[in-house]
Amino acid sequence: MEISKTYESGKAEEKWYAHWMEKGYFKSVPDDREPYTVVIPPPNVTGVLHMGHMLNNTIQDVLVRRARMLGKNACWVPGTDHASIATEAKVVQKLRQEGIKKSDLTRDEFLKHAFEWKDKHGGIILEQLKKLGASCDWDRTNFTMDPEYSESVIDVFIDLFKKGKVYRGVRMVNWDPEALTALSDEEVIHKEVNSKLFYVRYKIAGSEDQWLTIATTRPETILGDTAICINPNDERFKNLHGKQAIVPIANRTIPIILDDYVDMEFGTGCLKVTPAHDTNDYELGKKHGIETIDIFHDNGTLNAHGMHYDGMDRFEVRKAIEKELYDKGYLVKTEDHINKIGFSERTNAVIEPKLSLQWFVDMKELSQPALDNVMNGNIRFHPEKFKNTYRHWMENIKDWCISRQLWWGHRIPAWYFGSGADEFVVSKTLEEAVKLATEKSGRAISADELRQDEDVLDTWFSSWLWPISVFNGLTDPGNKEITYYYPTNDLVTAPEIMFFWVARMIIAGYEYMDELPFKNVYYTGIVRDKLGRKMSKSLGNSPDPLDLITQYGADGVRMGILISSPAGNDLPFDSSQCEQGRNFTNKIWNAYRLVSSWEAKDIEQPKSSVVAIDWFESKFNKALLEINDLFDKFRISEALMAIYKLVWDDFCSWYLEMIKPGYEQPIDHKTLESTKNFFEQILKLMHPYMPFVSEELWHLIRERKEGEDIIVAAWPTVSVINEELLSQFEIAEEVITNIRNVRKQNNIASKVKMELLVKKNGELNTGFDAVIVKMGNLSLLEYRSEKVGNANSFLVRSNEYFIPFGEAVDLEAEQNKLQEELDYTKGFLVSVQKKLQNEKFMAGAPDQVVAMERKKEADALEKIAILEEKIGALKV
RNA sequence: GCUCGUUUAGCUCAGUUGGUUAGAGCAAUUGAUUUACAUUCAAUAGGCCGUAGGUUCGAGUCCUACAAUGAGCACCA
Repeated sequence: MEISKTYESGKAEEKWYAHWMEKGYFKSVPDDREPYTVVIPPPNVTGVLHMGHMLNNTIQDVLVRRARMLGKNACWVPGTDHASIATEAKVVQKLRQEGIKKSDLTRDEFLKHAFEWKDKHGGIILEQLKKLGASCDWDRTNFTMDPEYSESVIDVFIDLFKKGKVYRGVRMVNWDPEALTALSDEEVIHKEVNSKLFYVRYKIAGSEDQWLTIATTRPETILGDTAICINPNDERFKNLHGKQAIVPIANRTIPIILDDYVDMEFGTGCLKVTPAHDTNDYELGKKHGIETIDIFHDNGTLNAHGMHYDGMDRFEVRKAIEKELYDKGYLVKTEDHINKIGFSERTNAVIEPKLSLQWFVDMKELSQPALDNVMNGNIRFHPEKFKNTYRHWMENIKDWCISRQLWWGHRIPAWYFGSGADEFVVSKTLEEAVKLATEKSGRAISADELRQDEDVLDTWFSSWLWPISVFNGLTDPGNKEITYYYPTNDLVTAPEIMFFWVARMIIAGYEYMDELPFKNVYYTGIVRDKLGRKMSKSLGNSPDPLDLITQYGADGVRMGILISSPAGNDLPFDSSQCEQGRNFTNKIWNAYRLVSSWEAKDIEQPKSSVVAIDWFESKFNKALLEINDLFDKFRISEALMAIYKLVWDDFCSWYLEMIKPGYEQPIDHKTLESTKNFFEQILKLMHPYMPFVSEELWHLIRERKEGEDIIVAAWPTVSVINEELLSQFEIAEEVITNIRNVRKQNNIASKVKMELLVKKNGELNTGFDAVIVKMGNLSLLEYRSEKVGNANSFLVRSNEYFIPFGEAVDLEAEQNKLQEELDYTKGFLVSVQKKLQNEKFMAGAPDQVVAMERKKEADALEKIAILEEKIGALKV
């Protein structure tokens, strides 16, 4: 059968993914094996696959596939989260295009549209993961708004309410005027922007022409001013103590208050106080009992307090009021100013601090075990440096605003029976609410009188239960699955969501399972383009992952992503890395073509093959030991590099060349059999990274019975490592490299056979001679007791090698080469001798180190003697 | 502003408790090729280990300061 010259990824990928699915290899059910559990960081239902997902999920798949081969019961749970704000925005936008306004729909009608949208688009990303080869147990696919999952979210809300950890209160929240909802602090991104500082003068009440000047970045909030604040120690303004000022335009008289919060250095030293629209002003207002005037509608336009600006957008008003202030002589000057402004993570709208009644989680006590167990190493972070960031956040944790003024999500199970702040109950069902409300109010309350809270919960308030609720650990506590799979093993995620998600999962884990949710957290970096910019849809600098897969094959892309992706560091991505990956799949494919072309006959096994097999066995085992260790340390990309070198350099470039029979010559049975065994072993090591090509070749290299697939083959175990043999090979390798150099320097074609004569000065094992003859294409390898004249020569570990000159030879070049080596060795000797002559070194260094230096000295001296002799000989 | 990282070859990174004159992959350069693979092979070159001090017999590694850079947190209108 003619085998294609290159590996054809597309066909193999389709075939083997279907095969794995059909055989149910991704499926996991509890049994008596050790479980290995990973829960996917659930992507948004609105999302499409991007490079960040590719990186993240490739790593998870590598871990899961290796665990499966290690004989563990591997379970990778996939799923999506409902992404309240993003999804609701998408659905609203889609409806708008169809001419439907959200405000014209009832809640139920809207949710019907939203679920339709979710069913149609919500699974796209999971389908795309299949193309990558992700070995998730798809039967376990979860969604944060699945009925049972939702139940657990509501239960947790009620439970925390009962424990007094969830409360309702008026607070200054981050208001997103576009999404019309409150946000948690974590959802606000502060960015530096160029703005203006407006200097505005306020008349002192009761004076004819006395003024004070404030500086503000937000002149539109002047209409909401209810005080002016100055520092009591500010000598400049002693005359203002006890006075009042008149707000421009509004003509309202407001008090001048004293507080050392005011920085005398900044601006003018006079601060206007707008308690409704600034967090610090709010605190000041509370402290001094100042009136609060809210001048904004929820959508960021001004309300009736905005007077003639009623209905106009806040940024329009800023421009208009600047003009009005100027025209009326209030505006003293404006200055350019850089400050930081909060933006909504989801809608990018400028956040408006706003007073409102919201639900909060009291985090202080809840978070304590989550902090302790990361710091003491019960939960391990990779890389460890993220522990610092984590600790910093956890030690300064604030209460979590969990209500969102949206419809898409888990509706808050609070029921109101009056307008008083305390006239509500929290319960799972309406019936229960009726009962509780009746008890609480002391009067009979009917179902009709109860209004359920309109708001839904923050999406993270559901995803923090992910490792528990995907196994129904809360709705069906102690069930077989949660007992078996929880705690999960490894979580792979981005550092960006350490607080949003990781910290909160740990909190929920300890609160509800009394145990950690996962043992290891592996933080991936950000995927960046060549210019170092984060890859993003808005920049358009991200390649389409599916195009990459078509172009380079899933295996090639997987390798391209992982080859330069150390944990926690950013991944500077370039598609040339995928090219390297594709080349690697092709390399192993062609190695197979070579092996498959050999015909085995009953012939004697060459000596070179015997030694090659012994050597590779040790080499393989040594590499395996290292690779296992790298995996244990989560050094995923270094493990890949070690596998890459083992396969390409050691197996293909050295081993196969050593045992390769002559052109169209047969091979002996023993060598072929060993080679096929080695081939199987390296395919196994490759499998977690390159599942498709390894499965394809696994089936080509030998006939397989039903169920003998590499995906479930046993990961190799470490056996013999003959260090002595490995170091002998290193000598042989050096000899062969030297022979190649002689050829190159003298322009001797590699097919021309040469002679090699050796003068043995020290210990030399001849075990690899047959290999040297073969790899060096020698006609002769002989030992001599005397130097050989008229020859190219080189030195390996104090033994001298001679290749007799065939014809013309560059004597000068030969001499230069020797001189260079001599200079280096002399320099080396000096540095060693310096140490040995240093009394302090001799006194301070351990014996072992001194002995090593002595040996170095002796070796260098011997080498120098030989080199000098050789140079002398050449000159004659 | 505070906290924590990072800084080693053109690029991306290793470099263990301080102990050979610092390594890898990619890129570069030179050469090879009717024999598994030009998606190949062989070889070569490339480093004041961010800067300045200090500790030590000995520092890429430990300490101090500074610089550059990144992340997190907090923000002054």
